[in-house]
Parts: sequence; structure tokens; C-alpha cells
Amino acid sequence: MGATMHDVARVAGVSIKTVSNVINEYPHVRPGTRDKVMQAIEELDYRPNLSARGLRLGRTGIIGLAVPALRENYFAELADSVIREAEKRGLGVVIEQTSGDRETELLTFSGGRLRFVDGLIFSPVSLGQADVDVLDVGFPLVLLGERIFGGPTDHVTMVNVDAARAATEHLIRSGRKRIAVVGAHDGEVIGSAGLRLRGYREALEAAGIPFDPTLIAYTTLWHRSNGATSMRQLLATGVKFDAVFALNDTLALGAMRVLQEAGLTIPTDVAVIGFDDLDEARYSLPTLSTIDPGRNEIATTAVRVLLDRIAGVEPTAPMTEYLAEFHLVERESTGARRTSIETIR
Amino acid sequence: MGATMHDVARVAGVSIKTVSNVINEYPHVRPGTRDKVMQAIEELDYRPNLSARGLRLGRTGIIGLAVPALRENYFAELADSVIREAEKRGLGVVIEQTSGDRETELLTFSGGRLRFVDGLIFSPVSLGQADVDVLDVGFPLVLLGERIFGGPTDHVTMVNVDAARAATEHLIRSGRKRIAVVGAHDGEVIGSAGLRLRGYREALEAAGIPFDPTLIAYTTLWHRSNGATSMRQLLATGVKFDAVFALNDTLALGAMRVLQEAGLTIPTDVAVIGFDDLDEARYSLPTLSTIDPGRNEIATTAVRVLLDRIAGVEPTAPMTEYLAEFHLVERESTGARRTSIETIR
DNA sequence: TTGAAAGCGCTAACAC
DNA sequence: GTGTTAGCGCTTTCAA
Repeated sequence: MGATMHDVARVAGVSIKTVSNVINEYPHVRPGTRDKVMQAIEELDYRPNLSARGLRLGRTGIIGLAVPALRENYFAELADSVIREAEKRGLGVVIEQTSGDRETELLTFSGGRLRFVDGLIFSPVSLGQADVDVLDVGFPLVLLGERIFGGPTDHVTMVNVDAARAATEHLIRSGRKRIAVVGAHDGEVIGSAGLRLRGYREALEAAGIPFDPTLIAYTTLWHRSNGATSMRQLLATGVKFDAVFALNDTLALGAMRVLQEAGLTIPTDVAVIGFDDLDEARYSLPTLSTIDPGRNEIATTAVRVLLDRIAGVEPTAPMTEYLAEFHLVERESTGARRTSIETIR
Repeated sequence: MGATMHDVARVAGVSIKTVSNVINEYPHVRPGTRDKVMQAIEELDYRPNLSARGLRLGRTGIIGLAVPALRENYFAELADSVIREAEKRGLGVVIEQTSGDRETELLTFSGGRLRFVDGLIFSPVSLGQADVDVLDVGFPLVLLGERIFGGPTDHVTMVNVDAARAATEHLIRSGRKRIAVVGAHDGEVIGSAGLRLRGYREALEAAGIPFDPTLIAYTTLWHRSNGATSMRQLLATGVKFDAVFALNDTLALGAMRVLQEAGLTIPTDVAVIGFDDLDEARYSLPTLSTIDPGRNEIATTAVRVLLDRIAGVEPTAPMTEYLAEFHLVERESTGARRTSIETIR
């Protein structure tokens, strides 16, 4: 279908090597020659065949991004950032959806698709610390999230404990003492839920507020429906609370909906804070206070680190853990003055 | 790094052709031979090099999906469906974000990245009917959306006019007569806004309700903030209305937020219906009535049609327009009985 | 500064 | 039923 380098060389009256030199911006090409080649490229609408280049170079210019599902806002926004950053660097991104289940997450490493990406950015939600060994794959891999620490790969994440402490402290500062938690995972130590719950407890402790287990709602999944269900259960127990720390925004939105159905006013009766700073948090009613986990910084760092590994600059550099900066975002759900809706982007 | 076919052939004690036969499930291979090969593959952890295969076959097994941005829920959900369908068929998907601007949309066809996808599913939002000629590219292309009709490619879309008429009729059936519209595009005939406004007018006409231009709010972009701003302007004009047809869900959510800020009750004072059936519409307060545009059907059809073109079955088959089925989804915002939050998926 | 030619890993004629 | 081999389009060593 398309023209090849040979065609370009023929039309330009030079050898194929010269065409290659021009395309790869090899410096020592006489300007006149370069012009002839450029013109031939234009004329033939030539575009290099990436398969051939990939075969020759052993690199394809494509990286993989494995996330549970784009349907989940957090991962859609993460993918958005990763694709933007990759594009700046001339890379394509193939997205793999793992559905968040263990089998598929494991398959991601052995699946056929991967023999052709140059590297993979992987955000597991089912694999855990015990699976650390399976991360020892034969290609560049950057790990995201907080399921596995100290593994054999570079790792980009954020200070979950500190961020959760900041969220809780914010509630405490506004005078709340009975702070419910939505989305805890029973017995989890590492992992988003475990770490964030730890931050919550640290904040309570620092403020001298006793930990009350009846305020903790457990739910495995972190969808809106789980936030709603948890909140319904919490209300049904009759336990009193004046604030909710939802371990992510999606849970918070589900929980807010139930609180409002129950006739409670946010933040007057109950203040709510989430975690993730989804776009959606700026438009809910009330707007949702939350933690901005530095998602964009996570994405750009992950791409940069992966590329360095692929390029093999300092192949012996030790595997590193990178921590993104987080920020507390105060909105109406914790009492920030009602503002007109923030302008998008 | 990885083992090649030669390695597998050597270990299995057969020729490279036999290995190829096994991998490509060529039927006439003796079971014993196949087993030996499979074992060698296992032993060497062999995976075929997709670049080489792509070079040889002229196909890479990767398709492109060009959308404005994954940050926009509609496109994230669309991408999710496309990736799922592609995966079923053994294809990878590279996502290209166009930001929805004209330059980038045009670049999508000429950009370097595309020389290696086997085909492209393209959802333009800036290109229009006048650009129909640029769609005549040299590779399989499936067009989505309602910006361009009758072009030189297969096209998967839905019956926007009918769907918008159904949405409006639903409001009329519930006794509403003063129905505001949010998200109209001035002077647009084709395009989502133009077509949906037409459906709205058709419904009014059929019901004998006069069209009132003061009820139409215009906004170029379709983000939450635009829905909010439009609704604020509408309220400021003092015009009376008892229902809102937002031309997509995102606008509807922004508009609902402003209506509620203004102390109005949905649906008692004002009923609201959107368009798209985003996941989010099931969890807003109140839940949002909307049109399910058959997004999943659109995605699966697009992938199927693209694959047929790539495979070249019936290369002379005329370019076809495929229409997905739509459904009216009645929820609380137009008076459906309050249900506990629908279970996710 | 440019040309000739080898070879990346794979598939598919074509032999046997 | 299985082996031999050409060549897909590109980069790059080596010569000129």
C-alpha cells in the first residue's frame, strides 16, 4: 500500500541509506541531499513502517498500560495523563484492562500481547505483597499503586498514610470528633485501604480521639454502590457520627447520596471527605473535599522512568520508589464557602 | 532477549516451519510433533515477536482509537467497550487523544503513529461535513459520531433525532410543556446538537406545543461547567420552565447542580433528562433519566466492521452506515419512583 | 558524505 | 506431514 524507503530513494535519486539518514536526523547529510529526500517523502506521502523498524531495533515505540478498567474514573484520568506524556515523547500506548481480577493481572505478564510493547506500566489491584516475585519479568516494568512494595521494579506511588492523616486532620480541625470511615478492608495492612486507615488512626491518636471500631465500614470494592451500601449500613446501626472519611471519591459520592436521601445536610450534619480528586468531585452537590494524590505527577514520572529503563541509560541503576506530592483540596463537603462551580481545566 | 522460533525448533528437534505451523494452528501437524513443540515453547518461554509477524503479514494486530479525551466519561466508557471487544478478537488498541481540536483531528490521519495500526476507529468532534474528503485515507477507517454523514468510510452511529424526540416526548407525557434545552449549538444542523435539537422540535410539534426560542441555551462545549453556566443564565432571564432536556448527561449534571443550588426540587419543580447514560447518571441525586445510546453496540459494531475491512472480506462491499438501538432510561429526575441505588454492573 | 548489503524474526510458497 | 528458503522494510556496519 504505502511507499517504502526504496521508493523514496529512487525518486530522490539517492541510496536508501541516505533516506534513512535523513529520517533519523543523522547530522552529516548535505543540505541539498536532505531537501531532495524530504521532497520525495512529501511527494510519495511516505511514512516509515513501524513493524520493520521495530523488528530491526528491537523496540516498537509502544508501551503498555495495564489498569482494571477505563470505566473507573480514576483509571481513565490516569490513562489520559499517561497517554499525554507518552505522546510528548513520541510513544504510543496500548491499554490493557485487567478487570482487577487476579487471574487477568497475572496473565498480563504472560499474555501474547506483551511481546511487542517496549515496557509496561502496571497498576494491580488484586496482586499483593505475596506476589512480589511475579514482577520479576524480562522487560521494563513500572509498578503503580500501593499493593506491593520493595519489589524488583521501579515503583511510583504516593504517601498514602500522610495523605489520609491530612484528610482526617482537616476534619478534626473543623471540630469533628466522630469520624466514620467508608471502604476499609478488614485486616489489610499494605494496600490503599490499609495505609489510608492507618493515616486515619494516626490523626485520631495525635488529636487524642479514641478509635471507635463501630465507625468503620468495610467493603471490598470501591464503587459508588459500595459507598452507598456502606453508608446505609452505618446509618442503620444507629451509631452517631459527624464526619465521613471515604477512602476514595467514588465511595464518597455514593455515601453522600445516601446521607442526603436520609435527610442529612452536608456538611452541617455530616462533613465528607474523599480521596483521588476526580473531575467529578468538583461538580457534585455539594462539591467534594478530597486529596489530590498527584495523579498527573504519577503518570509523567511513570512514563519517564519506564523510558529510561527502556533506553537502558544506567542499566544498573537500582530500582527506585518515587513518591508523588499530594494536596488537600477543601470544598463544600467539609464546609468551604460555596463557590460557583470551578471552571473546567 | 527472548527466544526465537529457531530456538524453539532446535529444542524441539523440528524445523522452524513446523513451529510456525503449530503456533498458527495449521491443522495438519502430527499430535506428537505438536506436543514436542509446545513443550519447547513452554520451556523457553517463547513468545512470537509481533514486529516480525507484522512486517511479514503487513498487519500488526493493533487498531487505533481516536477520541477527544479519556477524561470525558463518555469516551472512557466507549474506549472500555472497544478494548473489551478488540481483546476478544485478539487485537490490541492504541488510544490517541485528539483534544477535540481540529488541527489534532486532522493530524490523526497524517501522524507518524498510524503507519502501524491496521485500522482506525475515529470519533471526531471538530471535523464536520465539509471535511468529508479528508476521510478518504489509505487505510481502513470506521467513523463514529454524527459530525459527518455519507463519507467514504463505514460509519457507526445512532438515530439521534429519534432518540431526542423520545426524550422530549417522555417529558411531555409527564405533563411538562415548558421544556428548556441546554447545550444547543447555534445554527448547527448536522452534529449531535443539531440533530438532537431537531428531535426536540419534532416532539413539540407533534404535541402541538409552540417552540419558544427563549428556552434554548447555547453552549459550545459540553462539560459540566457549561451545563451549570447555561442553567444559571436561563434562571437569570426569568423565563419559566418545568423541564430541561440536556443534550448530554454531563450538561445535565451541571444543570441539576445549579437548579438545586437555586432551591428548586427535581423533578417536582423541574424535570431533567440527559443523553448518553453514563455510569454516573445512576448515582447522582436524583438519579438522572437519560437516553442509552447503545454505546456498547456502537463499540462492538465498530470493531467488527473495522476487522472485516482489514481482513478484506468483500473488499468491494459498499461503505455502510450502522445504527445502534437506543433506549429511554427513566430515573428519578423525571419522576420515576426512588429506588435504592442500582447495583453496579 | 553516501552506497551496498546483511540480517532482525516471521510466514508462506514450494519442495520433498 | 515437514523442511528449505525468500523476502517483508528497516537500520547499520563497512567500504568507497
